[in-house]
Amino acid sequence: MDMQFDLAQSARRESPAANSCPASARVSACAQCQVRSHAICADLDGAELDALNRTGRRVSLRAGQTVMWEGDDSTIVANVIEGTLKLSTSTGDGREQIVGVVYPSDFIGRPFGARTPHSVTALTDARLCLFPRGAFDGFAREHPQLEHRLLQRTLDDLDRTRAWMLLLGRKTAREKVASFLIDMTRRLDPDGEGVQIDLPLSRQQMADILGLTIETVSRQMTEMKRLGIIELAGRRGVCILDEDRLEAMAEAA
Amino acid sequence: MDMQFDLAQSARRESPAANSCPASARVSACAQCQVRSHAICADLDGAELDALNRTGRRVSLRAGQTVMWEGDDSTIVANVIEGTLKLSTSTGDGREQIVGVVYPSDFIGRPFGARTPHSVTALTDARLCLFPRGAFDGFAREHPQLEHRLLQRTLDDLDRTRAWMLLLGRKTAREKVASFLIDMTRRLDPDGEGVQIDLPLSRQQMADILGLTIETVSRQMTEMKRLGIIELAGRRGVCILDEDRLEAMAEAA
DNA sequence: CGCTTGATTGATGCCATTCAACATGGGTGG
DNA sequence: CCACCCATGTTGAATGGCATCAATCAAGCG
Repeated sequence: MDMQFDLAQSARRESPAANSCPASARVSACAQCQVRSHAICADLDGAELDALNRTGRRVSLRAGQTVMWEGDDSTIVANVIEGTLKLSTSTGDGREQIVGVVYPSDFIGRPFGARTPHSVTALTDARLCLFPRGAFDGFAREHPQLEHRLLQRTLDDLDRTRAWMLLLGRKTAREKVASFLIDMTRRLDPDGEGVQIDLPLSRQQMADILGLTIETVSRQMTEMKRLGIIELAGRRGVCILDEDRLEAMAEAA
Repeated sequence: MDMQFDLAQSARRESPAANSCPASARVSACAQCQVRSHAICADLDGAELDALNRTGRRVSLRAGQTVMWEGDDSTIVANVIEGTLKLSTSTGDGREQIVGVVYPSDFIGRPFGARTPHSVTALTDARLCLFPRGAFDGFAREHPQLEHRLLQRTLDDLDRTRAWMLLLGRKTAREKVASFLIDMTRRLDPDGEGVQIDLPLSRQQMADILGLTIETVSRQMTEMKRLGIIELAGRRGVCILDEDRLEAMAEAA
């Protein structure tokens, strides 16, 4: 088990006095925000940002910390400013499935619903822009631009999630690992072949994403290395040597 | 392969003259609508319904007909009025995965996006309330109530889809079939134990939902019958005899 | 009736899991 | 800086669950 803390107790609030800052200072928090242009708040103007900001706060997380738990009351939502987090569910007897991985500018939490449908845990150190759900829901209902952004994001998430179901239900271990590597390198290094990338995930986490065991993931990776398709460097480093063969491997054994 | 037709050619438009009806007649199409109170148009007033209705039309489908194809341009969206349809994707070599099943009052199609992410095929005869995507997108952007409904529906879909990923990635064949039967009976007959229900799906379709083969589904079902947990009647009939044991079977082997 | 389609049952093999031993490497304290 | 340690990852052998291939059965239908 990961070391996991209750957010309210252990998450370090970055600006404890944020709520009492002058409006200009609060707005500037958004003005500096690295992800705002891609996040759901992109279309809001200064006054709106100010109003939304008044209800939220920035929060830092350490790798391994869980922000919300599957089944809990849905009390908070957030934008990811920095870092990578996993969304996961598990069976009664402890088998876990990662149902999503989120990156900076992504939105987490369950607006307009009473229950948190899955746990959210930081894979790396991370920073969030956090809002109480009730306040966010109210604000969103009054700002169609924001709801529209949220809708588009949710529709994209749904498409990606459904595409992943094909992998989980119908692909072999080899196809799964190949698909994962392609997906990952595209996200982390959109234009590099032959360049080494650092996976933000352990073998266990890869296994939980792909619906496999650690050992199977490991075996598939070393087999691909043996075939000269990838190169492995340390625990997290991977280098795609032959993207074409990897792609072929992802779709038809 | 199913018998599949191009919608534009073969779908029977129910009211060919709908677009030229007086407004009152068009509104009454909605006034009579059996699913409106549960569909995304529930919150619209008479004039709004009229405006939306002007862009749409009612369409009937036969079981097996495909309404849209994975990868096609996204040109239409629709409400399901009657019947059951499947959403599916497949690999290059023909393995299929059903990524969703929709019922009356559900919404299908990909608004605000250029591509259809999965095929939509009628499992039973069905009726749709169909809109061109462009017109629908425009109307939705001008009616936040509608977008809000659509957002809630999409959020629910995403939750359900992610829950299904746990089944696909981590459950055994027996757990999968048990989970499916519970899910299905809850939907079709919310309060009946010991009552026979008619599955709207063939074994092949069950297999495509669960990420299994026909034979495995069949074996699991007969094994459950042998254990006295269910009773089988003909091809589609199932009767839950011991809901508690079935539930236990769904979560921990 | 024979034909067709869908479902069940059986026999066999393979792939992924399981259990276990071993390697590696990142971190810590002496 | 090295020795040690623990977590993480790799490798091996054996088992078993699900797929595959194939035959049989059961319905519906001309």
